[in-house]
Amino acid sequence: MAHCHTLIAALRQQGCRMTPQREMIVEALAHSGRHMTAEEVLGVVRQKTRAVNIATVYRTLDLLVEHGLATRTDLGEGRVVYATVRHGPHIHLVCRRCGQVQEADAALLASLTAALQEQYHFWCDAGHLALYGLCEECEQTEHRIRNTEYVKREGGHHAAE
Amino acid sequence: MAHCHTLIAALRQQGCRMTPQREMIVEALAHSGRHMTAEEVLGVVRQKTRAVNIATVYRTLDLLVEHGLATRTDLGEGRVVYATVRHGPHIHLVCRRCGQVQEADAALLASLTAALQEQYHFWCDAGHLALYGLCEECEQTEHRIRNTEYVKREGGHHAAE
DNA sequence: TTCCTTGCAAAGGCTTTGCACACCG
DNA sequence: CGGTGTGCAAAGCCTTTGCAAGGAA
Repeated sequence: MAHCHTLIAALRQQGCRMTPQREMIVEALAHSGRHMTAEEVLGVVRQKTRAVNIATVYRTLDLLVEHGLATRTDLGEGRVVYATVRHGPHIHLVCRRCGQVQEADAALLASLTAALQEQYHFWCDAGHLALYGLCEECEQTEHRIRNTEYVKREGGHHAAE
Repeated sequence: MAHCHTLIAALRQQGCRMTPQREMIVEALAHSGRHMTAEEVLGVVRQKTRAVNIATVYRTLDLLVEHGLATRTDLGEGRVVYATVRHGPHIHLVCRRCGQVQEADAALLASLTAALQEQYHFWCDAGHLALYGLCEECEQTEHRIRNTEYVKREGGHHAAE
């Protein structure tokens, strides 16, 4: 995956100085091919060297975003993830139970964004979209839990938390 | 708007003790008819009395959510808003420029959620959905800004931030 | 009376910032 | 060499929590 070289070159061209730290951070994110939190990026980089600080990770990730080379997605609940821009815009499907993030084709949003624009004059930013819900596995688990709790409530008079 | 009395009664029925603080907090949120942050709720309540603490606001709002009487929506960027449940589920259209929150009919999501379920086995939670983008006014403003910056770039050699 | 609620203050988690030193170009 | 980038530590912001005192039922 030579993708990181492209990003590094792009940063250089835009007048940014390249340092070992920046290279490692960019490489970690680009190489992973997924969405990562700042802490996760730090974790990967730390496997190589200790010479990187969390503040630098934040600064570098923000740098990438400012230069249009990465996206920053706020998944809510204080979770913020970064990803390099490779493929086109996509939807983030965030499981609110296990936290797993799946990606879906942004084309699914076409009719929705059109409708929002027409009916509400709202320009929806499909590229940064995070949808909450349950992944298949967790949906089944929650379903099971709901049934169990229902039985408990019917059994006792009032189940505590 | 007697809506708050309904909520207060519902809390009581579910075994919660009613205190002046809780009443004021519920009233502030129900009366506003919109989405509010905890700080905003505190601000409204403080117009009546000083005898309410932010911790109590958080606890009461969470109480409402736990009892299904209010929703908690994470708009990202650390913004969390609460609203009482009156009408059915709706989409939050959050303007990423001015922060304004508009509500849209959740029915618009029907085909999207169906597609996600079929193609990705993902159960999208439409009730808690926040969509980012630009409201009409800000869209026009941004458009104007983009044009201006384009001219600047063409004029000078490289516009700074 | 019982024990749920409150206020206060402190702790927590994540992110940003100020500063002096390091180092890229 | 000049100016940017870094590490460190401290500050910030929003939210939660522990605890003793207050008050609903």
